[in-house]
Amino acid sequence: MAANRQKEIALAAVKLFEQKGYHATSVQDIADEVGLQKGSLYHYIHSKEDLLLQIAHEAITQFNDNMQAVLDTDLTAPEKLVKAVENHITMSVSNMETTTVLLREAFSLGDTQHQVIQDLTDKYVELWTQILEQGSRDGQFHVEQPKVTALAILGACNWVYRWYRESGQLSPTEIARVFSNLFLSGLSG
Amino acid sequence: MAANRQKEIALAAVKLFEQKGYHATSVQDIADEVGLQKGSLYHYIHSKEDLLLQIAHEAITQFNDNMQAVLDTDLTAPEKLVKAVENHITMSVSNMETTTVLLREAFSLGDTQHQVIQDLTDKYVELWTQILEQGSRDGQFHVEQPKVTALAILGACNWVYRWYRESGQLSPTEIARVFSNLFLSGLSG
Amino acid sequence: MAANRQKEIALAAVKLFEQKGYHATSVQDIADEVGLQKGSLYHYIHSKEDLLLQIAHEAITQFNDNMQAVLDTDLTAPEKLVKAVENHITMSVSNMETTTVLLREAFSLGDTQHQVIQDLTDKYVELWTQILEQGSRDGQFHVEQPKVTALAILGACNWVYRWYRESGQLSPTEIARVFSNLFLSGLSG
Amino acid sequence: MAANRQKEIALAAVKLFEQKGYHATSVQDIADEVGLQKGSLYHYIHSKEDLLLQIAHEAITQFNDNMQAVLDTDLTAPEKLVKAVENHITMSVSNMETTTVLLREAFSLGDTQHQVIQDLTDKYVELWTQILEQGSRDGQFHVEQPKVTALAILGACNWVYRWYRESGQLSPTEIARVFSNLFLSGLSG
DNA sequence: CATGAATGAGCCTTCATTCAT
DNA sequence: CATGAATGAAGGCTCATTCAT
Repeated sequence: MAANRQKEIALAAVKLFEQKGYHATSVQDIADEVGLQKGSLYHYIHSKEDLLLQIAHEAITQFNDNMQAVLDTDLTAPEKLVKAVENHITMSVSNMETTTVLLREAFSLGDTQHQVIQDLTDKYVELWTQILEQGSRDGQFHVEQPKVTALAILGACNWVYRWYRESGQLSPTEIARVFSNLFLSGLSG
Repeated sequence: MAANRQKEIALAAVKLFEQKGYHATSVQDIADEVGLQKGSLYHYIHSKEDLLLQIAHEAITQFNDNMQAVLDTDLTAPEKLVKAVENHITMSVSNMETTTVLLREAFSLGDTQHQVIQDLTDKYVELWTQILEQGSRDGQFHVEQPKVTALAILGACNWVYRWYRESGQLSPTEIARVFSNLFLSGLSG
Repeated sequence: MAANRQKEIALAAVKLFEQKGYHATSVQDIADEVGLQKGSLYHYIHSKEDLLLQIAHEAITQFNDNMQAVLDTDLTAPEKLVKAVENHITMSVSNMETTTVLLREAFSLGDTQHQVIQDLTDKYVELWTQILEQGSRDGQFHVEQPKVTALAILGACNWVYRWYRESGQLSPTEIARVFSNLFLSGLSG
Repeated sequence: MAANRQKEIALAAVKLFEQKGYHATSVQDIADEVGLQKGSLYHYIHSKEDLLLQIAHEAITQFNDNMQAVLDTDLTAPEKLVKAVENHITMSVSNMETTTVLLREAFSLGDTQHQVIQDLTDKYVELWTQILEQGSRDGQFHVEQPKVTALAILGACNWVYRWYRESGQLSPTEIARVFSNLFLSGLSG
């Protein structure tokens, strides 16, 4: 019943938001995609903006949950970092549309709603930072600026949605390994 | 002739596009900002989209030019990388509005116009890649995947506009050094 | 059958029409008020407009019935007038919501339906006029224009719903006496 | 230029609001009436509601101004009352559409905007009350409840828009005289 | 060069009503 | 009797762009 349609609508929205962007996607477009009248959509959504918020919220929450799971293990910091990078890139790529909407379109939210996403994003950065801090405590990482370093690593990972193509030579896992190597050993290593 | 006005309009547009986003900025907003009437703007611009294109074009061109200048030196690859990172971050930060518009709003361009920016962006990636390849050739870098590695580094740098605040603890130069250290020596270094 | 439900719905509608106005009240609002779904309402009503018509019809009918009852007595004209004024004001105030809907919202009816109410309203005016004519015949009133005079008196009474507040100093009965005095003796009296 | 169109639009709106009611009048209707596109109207108005507010505001202001002018004379209270009644009815009738919109549609305004009109209306009642109070002080009126009495008189006058027809037998001035007689001398007088 | 009136397409959203289940 | 999904028309409003003056 409703739940199916709701999912269907969210999927249609993600697809269109990714393809055309949030602003260039009309409610009509979404309705057409699911085979409903424009007005009928409003049985399932509060507003177009709310649809975007839900999509972005679910996406960033999943990133956060996955990251928390990594932190909850008793792996070493380098192991956690490798895992985190792999998780992030794998998730990004296998939910490319959602990730793109999260990273590219969330800014289109109104201030209040955008802040919700921003807060969760800040949390995500914080989790990455914790790995670096653990590594620093354990003497395995030399990090003077864990926060900024985390932002560098996360930035690299978040940029993947901008250039990854399925047709590329490397699999997500391979890309993750290249990234991990870079972060762990550097170019000179 | 009124090259001044044209510049003034572009500056107003950059400011507004950065603050509110391209779609949320109306031509009226821009006109208000420069003290003209909406209609009068069209003596100076072809269209709102064209304005965005020009802004993005100028921005990416400047990044490219700067990068080319680095490549044209006879510094070693590590030295070039350090320079490139510093240039990129310094430029990003000192032209924050423009950089934000380039990186966040260019997608709002129509396909044809977006491709213009995309091509220049691809070129930019290529230039970064060349540094890595030089380092590889010279035996100073261990890079198996120069293109992907370049994308990692560039991604990290391009993400800066998302979190940099003037009120932060580190100056752009210091941030650049943290980044360079990470890329050259890695966390374990 | 569900005459209860029908009454309940009418009461909900009156309340909402009075509070928000007919147009600003949605069928959903009414459904919410009675704890049904929008669609279920239509087992009890023909249309939103019909609901309004019924409310207004019942209201004006009650005014008319009450007035007829006064006319059917063998009171003198002045006595009848006093009684009519008191009845009208008392009824207005004790059914404030209904009266408000009748007097303020009936115009929202379509032409045909509005005419139904208008005819009953004209009848009501006619009944008031009869009192004045009786008084004129009996030599107790000096009225040259019974119809217009009736409209003056009725206007004064119909306006009460606009300003009466329960928190006011005068009771409906007291207000009615002030009104009657004015109509019978005038300011100079 | 603008001023003409603005007036023209206001006139069209008044006409349509009176004929069909505020809610039943669409912006399209108004645009059609003045021969403009729907969107073009917004060069001249802020919103449909604002249009209504302006109309109502101008109407009640004119009533107030006229009343104030009467109060500023040094006529006796009865003379002032006669003048006030005549002014009110004459104005009502000669600006029937505007008066109708003021008295029938102002409730459609949002709370804030409605309050603006309500405040001015309260002021109007106050001015009528002052006449009665003057008459009371001067010993020409016997009024125990000047406020309620004023509301009775004003109610009678405000009701005129509901029944007056140009085709009727009495001119506005004659109607005013019937009303004044009633208020001054009463039916028994 | 500047204006501002006008366009016309499009946008998001609401809503009374119907109907299969 | 009750639901709630679906409709489809309409509504108010915004906006990039054009053009006569």
